[in-house]
Amino acid sequence: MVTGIDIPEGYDPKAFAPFAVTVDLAVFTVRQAALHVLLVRRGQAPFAGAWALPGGFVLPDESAERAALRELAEETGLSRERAAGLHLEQLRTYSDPERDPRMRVVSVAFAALVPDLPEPRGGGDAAEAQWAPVASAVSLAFDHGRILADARRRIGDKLEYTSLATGFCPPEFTLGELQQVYETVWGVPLDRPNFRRKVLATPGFVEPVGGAAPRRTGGRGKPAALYRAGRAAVLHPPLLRPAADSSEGGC
Amino acid sequence: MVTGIDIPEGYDPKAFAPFAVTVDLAVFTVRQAALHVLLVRRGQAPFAGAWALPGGFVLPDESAERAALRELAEETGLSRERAAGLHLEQLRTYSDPERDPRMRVVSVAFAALVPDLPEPRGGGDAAEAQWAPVASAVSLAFDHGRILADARRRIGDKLEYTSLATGFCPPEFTLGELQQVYETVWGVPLDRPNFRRKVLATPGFVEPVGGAAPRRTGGRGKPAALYRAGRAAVLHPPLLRPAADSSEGGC
DNA sequence: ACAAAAGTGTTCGATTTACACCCATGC
DNA sequence: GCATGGGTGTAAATCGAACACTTTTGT
Repeated sequence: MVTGIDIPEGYDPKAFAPFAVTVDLAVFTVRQAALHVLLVRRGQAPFAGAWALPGGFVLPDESAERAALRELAEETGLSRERAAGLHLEQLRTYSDPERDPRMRVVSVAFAALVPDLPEPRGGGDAAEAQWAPVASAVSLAFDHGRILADARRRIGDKLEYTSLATGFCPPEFTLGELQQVYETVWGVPLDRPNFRRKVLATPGFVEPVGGAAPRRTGGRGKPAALYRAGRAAVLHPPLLRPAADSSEGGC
Repeated sequence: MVTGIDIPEGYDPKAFAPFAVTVDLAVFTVRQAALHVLLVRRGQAPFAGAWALPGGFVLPDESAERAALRELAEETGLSRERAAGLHLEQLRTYSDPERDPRMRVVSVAFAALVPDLPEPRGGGDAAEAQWAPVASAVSLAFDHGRILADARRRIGDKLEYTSLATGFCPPEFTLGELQQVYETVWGVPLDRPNFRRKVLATPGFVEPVGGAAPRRTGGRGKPAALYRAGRAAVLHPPLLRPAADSSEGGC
């Protein structure tokens, strides 16, 4: 990185045109059997009036991770402590010189997972914010459409080999709820008996809640047992999604 | 990202302390049955004399990807065209405010894979450069030790479900060479017959070289058939590494 | 009683693993 | 001939998909 040794001659670091560094967040939740993402309405040009991913500048004395956490708390209205418990991971960095028409802006994108929260409102700035089904989130400001697509794919992939899915669930959840997360994100129905067995056979994925009333009744049907997220971050064995097959040969 | 709408009041983008943006490269190759990484010796403070990952500044009119490709070509001595054919992927961005003692530097890290090249020398700057076994690459400058560790893990993981391994091989290779790549990166021996079947059963992973002399004799032993990389980037089914087991329960 | 959701059991076929064995070449 | 690496075969164990069936609740 950095540093003298490989600076092309004639360049001085201090002389560089300044880069602005920002974070952009793709905050996902599952509600009403659909994957939703948090969007904010832009108030100024460029893209005034358009929807965009929440985000903001990285301050001079904070890391991108810290900036992302700060923004996450602001936009969701959660306390810093509660936000720190959410899943938040760096996606990748977008650095096309043309991505912002005003100046050179490099953006570190993050993906975050939250359980079904009351409403996006709460803290942060006065901007309009809302949960939107990802399917309906098209033509966002800047390159946010691409960021969202990348984030969505990454989340889907990581459901297979990590315990990410529990990040969409409340602290205690039923296996039915967990299965809904998978079905919603992947867009495919899963066999319930097999799903149950696989989850329970994966060490550290979920652990049963012991105690007084370890069951939840969601209206009709037999009350379900409650589970908590386990300590495992990666799943062995993985929970592979059904082959989208048709001999993709792909590239 | 960016932009007016969510700039904390009182801040003006132009007034921000400038960020320098750099790229750092973890360039891997397999030689002598060991995973090697390309290192350069630093000539100036800080960390003068220490080994570091190659890298450099992102220029005002290029993306991080372009900068990484430029650096890759410079450091390996390959032409821009040949370098463009190599596997080069963004890893993640490191942005700890303290990571460079001189000024605020945000670095976008990349991982690159090259076949066993003659020598690191060739083009680029006059800095000392060499291939070092990753096991012996400890205490690098800045946070490069961490970047290297992250890159190494990512490469190992991606061997399972992508055709990445062919990036370590020359244009035409034998299945024995491909297997060596897996064994070297994972550090485990694989069963040859089963490896062969799995690779051949994965559509688009490799394709046989037809033609006059489609075999290579590496000295002793039966000459092996030659293969080229196929078109598939992701492997269906994946080539899972043997369970490191001992009931990791892990986290 | 019936619908709805949770939970258990069982079967069948595909996949994986662990080997034994044959082939072609250099020394 | 023999060591070395390439390539094929196969039986046992394991895993996963599909689906029938029982249990417990609300209406």
